[in-house]
Amino acid sequence: MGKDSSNGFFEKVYEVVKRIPLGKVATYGQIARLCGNKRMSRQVGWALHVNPQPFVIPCHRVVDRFGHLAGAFAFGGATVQRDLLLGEGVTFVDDNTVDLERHLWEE
DNA sequence: CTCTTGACGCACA
DNA sequence: GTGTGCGCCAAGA
Repeated sequence: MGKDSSNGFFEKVYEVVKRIPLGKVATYGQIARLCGNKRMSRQVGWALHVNPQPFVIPCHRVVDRFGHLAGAFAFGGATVQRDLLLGEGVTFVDDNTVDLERHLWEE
């Protein structure tokens, strides 16, 4: 059907992100690794930036490898992201840092 | 059409 | 242990 070959990687990112269990978080590098290339971490960020379905894709559970929240959150802001994570039971070690030791998603 | 930046991560000096 | 640059791809100006 159409030419989604170029978007293949993006869709893969969306599927992986949607698979993140509630109360857990994943890193860009980990998602990129699940997509085939761990170096595509940058593109993972782009994929969420173009986030076609904000509330369908829990991109608020995606953080960098240090657990820091994104500086450009599609939902409205990092503050909203933190609120959503707190609502799921996720703890923070800093105002903008998630406790990966406790909530890092392990497939 | 070309150049630069960008939700990152890692290898190398 | 620290500092710098590179890789990967896409979109915006």
